[in-house]
Amino acid sequence: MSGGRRPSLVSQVRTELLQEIGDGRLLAGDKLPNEYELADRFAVSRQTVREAIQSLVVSGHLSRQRGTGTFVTTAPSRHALDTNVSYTAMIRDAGLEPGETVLEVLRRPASAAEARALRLGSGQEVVAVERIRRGNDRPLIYSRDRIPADVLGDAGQERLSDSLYAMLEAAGHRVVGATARLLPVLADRRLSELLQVGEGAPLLHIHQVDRDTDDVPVMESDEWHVADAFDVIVNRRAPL
Amino acid sequence: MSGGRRPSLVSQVRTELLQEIGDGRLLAGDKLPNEYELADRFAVSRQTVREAIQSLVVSGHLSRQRGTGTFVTTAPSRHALDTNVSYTAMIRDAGLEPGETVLEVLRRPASAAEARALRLGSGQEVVAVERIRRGNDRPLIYSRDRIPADVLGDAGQERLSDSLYAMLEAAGHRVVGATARLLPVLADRRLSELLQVGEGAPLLHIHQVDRDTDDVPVMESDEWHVADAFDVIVNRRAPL
DNA sequence: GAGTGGTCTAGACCACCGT
DNA sequence: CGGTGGTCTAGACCACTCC
Repeated sequence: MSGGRRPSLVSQVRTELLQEIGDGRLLAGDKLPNEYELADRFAVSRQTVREAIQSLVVSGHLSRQRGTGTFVTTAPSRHALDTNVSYTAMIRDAGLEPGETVLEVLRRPASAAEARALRLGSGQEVVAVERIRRGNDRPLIYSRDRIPADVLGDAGQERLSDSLYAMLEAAGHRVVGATARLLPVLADRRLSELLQVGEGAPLLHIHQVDRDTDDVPVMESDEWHVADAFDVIVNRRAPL
Repeated sequence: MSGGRRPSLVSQVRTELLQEIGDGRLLAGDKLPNEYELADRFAVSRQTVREAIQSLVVSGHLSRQRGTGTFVTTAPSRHALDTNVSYTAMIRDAGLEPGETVLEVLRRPASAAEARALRLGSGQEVVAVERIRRGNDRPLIYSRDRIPADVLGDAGQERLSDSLYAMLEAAGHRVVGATARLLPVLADRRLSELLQVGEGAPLLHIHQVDRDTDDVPVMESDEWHVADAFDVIVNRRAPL
């Protein structure tokens, strides 16, 4: 009756190891017990331990060396661009107090470019949101987001106090991935006023399309970041 | 006697599925046979099929929906910043002919900042390389790379005709990951001359540290990219 | 309820690293 | 050589989606 599903064993082992890394029981460079011992300790199969470790390797917390052991890596960037789709979270992780000013919320027919990016038929509508995101009250990002009206459903014209990602998730479209194109640009008059920087100041323009669990595009965004607002970090890896 | 190790079954299944996606036997949106059928077809266990599929989900080629099936996604960006550590490859993938001009190769003691980033002791030396990377003969990137002399070993003062990544791999330090910090900047006089753009033109500055399989930092780089040189794409994903 | 992917096990053998 | 991670299997049961 009471909801609450049991987390998987893999996830339990992962969480426990993550805690040991987080609270200093395991330090960077430390060697983990071997997989058989860990399986014993957690009373699970070796396969289960391996999956937990694998997920921590992917997220950059551990590295494995065949024939040698598993080791704790130097902590990866938690607020990296590649592993986080929410700027609110990134601003907070950077140690700043996130805030925002909504400039405009508008429901209108999609442009040709939007229809292409969001795979919409002609005449379909989008909800367009224009915002200034702030960190410690300083303007950091000017953003224009467009979400198909169909995707939001009933939640269409509600308040935007929560993040757009929360709204999308509530509408049954959890965002799990996005493709971003990054481009350095100069602030024109309008951007310089919105972001309170000089005209010609360097900005980072990011054009992004977010996708949900079904790989359906659910939001298109254009953002302009103030240069030194917060570090934009990308974790890179060699192709498989 | 003849070397050639057999690729793992997982990798064989992965490769076969990738080919079917690549040559159009499987198109975006298509549903794959279920895991039991695939296991049958490839004469492997379901677990093996699952691992192959999992790796294609991570690389963005497939998406799984519990209770429904596994589907081919729209092709992910193959020359994305997050899944490729070589710019030569990225320039080539962007459809341009890569070229380079080496401005300087120098062996010198590491600076304090370099020693910190590369975890070097005092007095240790680095090999510093300054280059202009080109696409179709047009300057795209000005880069300064520093590699600890110890890491290169004998290959230290060889020619640089191959990529630095190839040199590192030959020296037993295959680069498998990197952390990059991106920052929009304006071209100063020197950069404008090197990259043949106007002074004050927007550039993307990337500071990067590459790591090998043992999570050891093996190269520190600073790069300045011409704004519209080629698209800088980042695939983003929600945290685990 | 039928079909699908998600989790988990116990056991086996292989490949690589260091001594 | 012993210890480690890497691969693979056969089978079981669970949870979700859709009809």
